[in-house]
Amino acid sequence: MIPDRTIERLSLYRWLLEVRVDESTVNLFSHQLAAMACVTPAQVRRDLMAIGYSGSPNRGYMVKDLAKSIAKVIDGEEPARVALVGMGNLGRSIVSFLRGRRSALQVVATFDNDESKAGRMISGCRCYLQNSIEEVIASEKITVAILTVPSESAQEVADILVSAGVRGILNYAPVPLRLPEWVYLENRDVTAALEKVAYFARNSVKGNKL
Amino acid sequence: MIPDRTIERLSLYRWLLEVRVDESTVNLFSHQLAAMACVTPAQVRRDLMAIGYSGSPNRGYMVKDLAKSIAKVIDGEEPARVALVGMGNLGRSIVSFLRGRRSALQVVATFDNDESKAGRMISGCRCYLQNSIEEVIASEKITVAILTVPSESAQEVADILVSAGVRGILNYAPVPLRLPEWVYLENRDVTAALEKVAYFARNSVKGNKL
DNA sequence: CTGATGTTGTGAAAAGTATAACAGCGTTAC
DNA sequence: GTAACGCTGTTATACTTTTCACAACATCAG
Repeated sequence: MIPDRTIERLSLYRWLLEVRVDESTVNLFSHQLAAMACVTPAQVRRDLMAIGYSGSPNRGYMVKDLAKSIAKVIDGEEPARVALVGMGNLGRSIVSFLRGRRSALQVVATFDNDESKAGRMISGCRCYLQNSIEEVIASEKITVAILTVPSESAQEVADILVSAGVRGILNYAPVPLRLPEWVYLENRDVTAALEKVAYFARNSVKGNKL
Repeated sequence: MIPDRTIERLSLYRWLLEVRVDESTVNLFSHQLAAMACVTPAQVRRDLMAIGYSGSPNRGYMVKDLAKSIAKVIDGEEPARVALVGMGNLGRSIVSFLRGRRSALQVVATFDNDESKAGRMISGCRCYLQNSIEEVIASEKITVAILTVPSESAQEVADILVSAGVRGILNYAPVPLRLPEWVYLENRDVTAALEKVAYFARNSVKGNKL
């Protein structure tokens, strides 16, 4: 079982390999990748060990090959089918951002309570009425959901999503959801994040020169 | 020095105390708070130990008092002055979400490259042209910034922010920023988060019944 | 008063995570 | 050929974070 943090870094490594590495570079060393990702070389080597990828001494890692190996682990066999509930400003910006960004992450349905949105294509994705969640999730075989609804309805919607078959939720509502332990939950509460940043901006040890 | 994770939980505890605890409840036990926050009671007690708060045996914690103690640590002496750069869909939704949510987090300026936005009030906050970042950050004594600009300009904007005095950045651009170590950075890359959720939704050990 | 109950605070153990250290091995220089 | 170099893979070490376990204590019943 690959730990949480390692997956995050692998995702970053892949991004770096795809976007930040020059097309002409065919191989690179752990210390180079480490520098780009702002981690130690040992960390990189250990992370790659976790996915069973091996480089060669004095050659390092084959860029394309490594990217492919990471993709195999992170993306799995087939694309993840994703739904987003709550097409407010935030929801729309996420959908349009995600659009065509990564083929392994397919946003195949969105939901909203607003009848004027339902039935239309918004940000390039079909928008359904929120009361059809259960049905659509099941028929579209959706396993991952993004929650951008108001806090009041977050728990309720989450329950429906889970009972319809969703196994992972990315929650933007500032509410701690209560879910079965076999559903993976990632919270993205803005207030909490900002409070944390503000706290450490104030209390960083090094730069206490203010 | 209070660790990262503890700050996150403290933030959550306060929220729970303010929003989820009945007005009539004057004291509560670690196991109650733990249940609401989905952590162990021991974790709660240790977290509170970190901020030097003490309850009493057989009474637990005084709700109001505890909330105040947490606030003292997280919010600090005076409100954090925050700026947001990049008033696209995402930026606007964050600003309006944050508006009046927490008095210790004051979004006092926003920035955008679009001349039609500059000078106006958007989502209840003054929007400046992006080329005046340095000046405004300094004059408004802003120490925390939220970055919702396109990836291409993220690093450049971050550099300006830091040189103008920003000490903490909440970065929504899907780019790993290179910053001085005394600047606290929190990344909120949607793609990375969703990849992680999709991975664990697929590979959760318990619910492997598919 | 005394004993039973149920809580906190905290030292100690455990689990989880990151770093260091080094053997082994291609590659290169000579 | 062979010695030197610099990298990887992996084991060992250090560090961080969480959980366990229990003494100390307040309350209440009798």
